[in-house]
Amino acid sequence: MSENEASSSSSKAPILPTIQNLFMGMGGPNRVGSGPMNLVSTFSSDPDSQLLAGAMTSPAPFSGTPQTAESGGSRGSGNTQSSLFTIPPGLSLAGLLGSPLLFSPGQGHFGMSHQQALAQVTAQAALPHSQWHIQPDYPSSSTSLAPLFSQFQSLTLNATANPEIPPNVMKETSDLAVDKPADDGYNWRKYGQKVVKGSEYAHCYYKCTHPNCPVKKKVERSLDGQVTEIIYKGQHNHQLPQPNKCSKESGNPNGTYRLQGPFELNPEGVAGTLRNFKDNAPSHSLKMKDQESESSEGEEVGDAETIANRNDEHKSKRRSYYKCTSQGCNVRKHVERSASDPKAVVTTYKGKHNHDVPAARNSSQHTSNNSVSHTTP
DNA sequence: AGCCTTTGACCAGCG
DNA sequence: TCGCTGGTCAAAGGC
Ligand SMILES: [Zn+2]
Repeated sequence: MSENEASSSSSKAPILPTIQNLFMGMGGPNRVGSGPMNLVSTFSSDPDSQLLAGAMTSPAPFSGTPQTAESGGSRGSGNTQSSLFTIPPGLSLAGLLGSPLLFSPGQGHFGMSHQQALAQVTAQAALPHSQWHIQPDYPSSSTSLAPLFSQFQSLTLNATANPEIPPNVMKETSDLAVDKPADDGYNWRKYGQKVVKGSEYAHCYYKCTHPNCPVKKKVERSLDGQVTEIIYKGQHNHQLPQPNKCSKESGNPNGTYRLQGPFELNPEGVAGTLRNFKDNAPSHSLKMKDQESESSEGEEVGDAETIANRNDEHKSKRRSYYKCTSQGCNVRKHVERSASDPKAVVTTYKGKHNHDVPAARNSSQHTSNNSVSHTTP
């Protein structure tokens, strides 16, 4: 009696932009480009969902010009899009962390940090096929950002480019706790583990604990327990678990995401993600209200590029500037809609953070190494 | 008490 | 049909 909820929903799907499952196949946020590396983020998106595209094009650190490729490598689905980015040599993906980008999931609007975006980034090599990499269309009431978060959380921080591994085959690695692969804001219950042939380490299977939520994820690890790949299946049919009310351990009671365990998350990454995460949460402290988030590391300087933008806002042209609020740091970020592709949002960073992520913002932080990116026009 | 993980068994797809 | 493999179930035990 296997549930094939995933494929089941191929009914008439609502026209909501939905992130499709994805998996990350890169080295993690700290993966430093050892040369051009194509990263592909896949989304299932409705033709009209320009927002998704925006999310895809956010990684400013990617040396400027992310290319947007229509229905990229991922198979099936005409509504899957991919964006290709190139990580220049020496540039750490960590630079992506913390920058929010726009993302609109069906109903609400979520802010999406670079980590999240990053999470969507998938090495092309990973795109192939997998029954886990299924079509989207679920009657999604909300976009599933979980994958992103999970992904992110499973990122390792000490990952550095491994020259021996071709960028494209590089897989995500992680230092996460062995049993709790990624805390993505959703609650997961492990329902199985299996040693798969060809894999040194068992694959772990998790289900979202939310009632009636069909989402599952498969976590693959290497021998040393590092996560090598996480594959999501399905989409959450609910919002992120309410962080308030001391949700289960994986929730974030006070807005702080659980980062226990041997996580070694990059301060910037973590902070950014967590914060944005929080902002994403439908309700709760911080500024859930309208999610006028200051981004993970900066706050708006220009007009209101609130993460909770309205759709129509997205459609319109906007220029928005952000400035890092950290004293002495004058990193600025400019977010604008791509002229060439109205569905894209181009984020440009100027300057380099001279500090770690504010302690208050990440529960547990470590030292930052790969700091922010800098892509100056 | 409730939820979670563990783990062996079971099931389905495939060659 | 059989065996292999990957995915899931569900009882048992832990926290
Ligand atoms: Zn769910």
